[in-house]
Amino acid sequence: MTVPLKTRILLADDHPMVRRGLRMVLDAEPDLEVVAEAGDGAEAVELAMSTEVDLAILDVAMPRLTGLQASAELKRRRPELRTLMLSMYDSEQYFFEALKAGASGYVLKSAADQDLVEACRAAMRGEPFLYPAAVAALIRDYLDRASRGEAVPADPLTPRELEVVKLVAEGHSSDEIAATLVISKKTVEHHRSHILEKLGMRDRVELTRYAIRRGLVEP
Amino acid sequence: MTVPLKTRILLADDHPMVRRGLRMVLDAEPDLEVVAEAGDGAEAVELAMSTEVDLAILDVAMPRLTGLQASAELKRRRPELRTLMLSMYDSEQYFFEALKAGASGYVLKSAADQDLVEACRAAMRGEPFLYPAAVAALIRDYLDRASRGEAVPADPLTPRELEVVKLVAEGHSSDEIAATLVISKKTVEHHRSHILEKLGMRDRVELTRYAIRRGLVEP
DNA sequence: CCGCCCATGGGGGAAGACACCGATCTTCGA
DNA sequence: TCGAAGATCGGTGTCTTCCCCCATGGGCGG
Repeated sequence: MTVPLKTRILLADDHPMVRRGLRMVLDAEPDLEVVAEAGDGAEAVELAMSTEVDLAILDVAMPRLTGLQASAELKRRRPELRTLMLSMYDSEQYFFEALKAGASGYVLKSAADQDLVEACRAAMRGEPFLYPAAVAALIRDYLDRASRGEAVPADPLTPRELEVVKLVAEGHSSDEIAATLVISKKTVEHHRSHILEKLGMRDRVELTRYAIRRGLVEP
Repeated sequence: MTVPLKTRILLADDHPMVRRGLRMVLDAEPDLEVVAEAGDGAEAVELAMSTEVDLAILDVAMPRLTGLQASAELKRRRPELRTLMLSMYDSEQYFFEALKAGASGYVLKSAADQDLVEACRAAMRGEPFLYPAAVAALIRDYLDRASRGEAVPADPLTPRELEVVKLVAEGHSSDEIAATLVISKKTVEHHRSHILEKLGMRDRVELTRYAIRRGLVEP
């Protein structure tokens, strides 16, 4: 008898208990098989490069490298590898970032577990994107814009700005951040202002929640 | 043949995917059986009152009622029901709050899945507490203090202060909070100051992360 | 080459956050 | 009944945040 070819999956999430649960869900399917597990983004990249895997399922928020960063890195180094982003949050921004990072799907942890299984199959069939119902409208917008040749919404923040966001969300004052980055307090404040304007936020509290959602800092 | 009596478990977590994973882990054990699932704290309380369950596993951070609130409520209404707290964070404060809420165990999502199974069994055997290794020292402190008749560290914040924390972490200014709670701005600022002092924090950013860890607000 | 974005730096000022001081009133348990 | 704790409100003052304005230099694409 022939053994059906299973999709070999790399599962990356920083919570072993969650990982184990997802693994059981996936392994229960005849066509799916988890062959590797990673606890952070960097480990995920290493394992994906050294192991025979067809699909990487990455949690958005992970230590060292976030899922988005890991996905972008993997797309660069192994373009044929499919990736699925797994997220706690139904956020337009991450969704587009996931698209940009080359992910083949974006699945919410608040979705039914069967949705993840379907997302895996869709990704392996080469279907461009399986998405939660809540962001269906975003997809249409995206496709519209893409068909008109408009730019894909990129990460609105520059690398330097991301550093500032991280430090702000860790509770540091402008003075401390200036000292850390070895720039003037004025520059820090300029960055912070610019960031708030870009994101449509008004203060460090909203920015903190944004940083946590993005996995830039731990709560 | 006799059917061994299984521990009937209520599983409460706001992420269906996580819930499903935990369910598979638990149902794989011969002596454990998940008989009900809840997506928030209030639903968990309702189900625990209307269903024959022996043990409730509650995620700390859930909508409507947090796991800690739900546990306290259940202890009041069904003292014989055992509860296990499930948390993303290895925090001394929650740990003690879980104790105070009458939980029989505190398990981290970053622990191995088998730890959860062991925690279930320990809870049903009536053992006082199964704990992650990281908080073992805290347990000793706690037992020491308890044996000397000292007060169990309670929730440091009053109900009113919790309201303020929630609103602060949602990004509202003192003026807005004052308007919401129909008190003066001065009182809001007094509460906030008092909260920061109690928790040993310096500003709204740290307070925001605290509120998220406690499940008072969504990131 | 010129405009645009990024990163850097600064002045000034309004508003908010935060600390420290004071107070009254209620509730609740010892 | 007395004290402790919570909730309420006020003044004063300092520091930070946040928003305007400004400028310079480097890189990059049209």
